Amino acid sequence: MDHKPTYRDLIYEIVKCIPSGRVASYGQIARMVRRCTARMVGFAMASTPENENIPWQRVINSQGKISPHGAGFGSALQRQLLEEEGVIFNEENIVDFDQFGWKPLD
DNA sequence: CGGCTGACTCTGG
DNA sequence: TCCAGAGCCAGCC
Repeated sequence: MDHKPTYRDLIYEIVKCIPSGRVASYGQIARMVRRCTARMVGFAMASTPENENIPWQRVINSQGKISPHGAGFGSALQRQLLEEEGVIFNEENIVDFDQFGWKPLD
């Protein structure tokens, strides 16, 4: 916490604001933080400390799908966690943003 | 101090 | 409609 908060920390704060059962896209987060791009959001998610309670699972790509981050099973876990929260995936493994898309006003 | 990398997004063909 | 390439910026080596 600290004296030198990086953009990653700002992204974490926003991600932690996402309520359960809701999802947001990388671009959505990136646009909330100035000077931040979608890639940085993904990189920040990759560095999410397990100590913190960051719902990184609620962050997906603009297509409403989960991106394969390395091994692959990680995305499977992410999808399971979202389903536990009530998020529904269709046959294409896509989440309907119109239903589960998070909005700052929500 | 310089260069490479990354869980993305957008536009063109 | 699907595939491919370029852009973006902070963090790390």
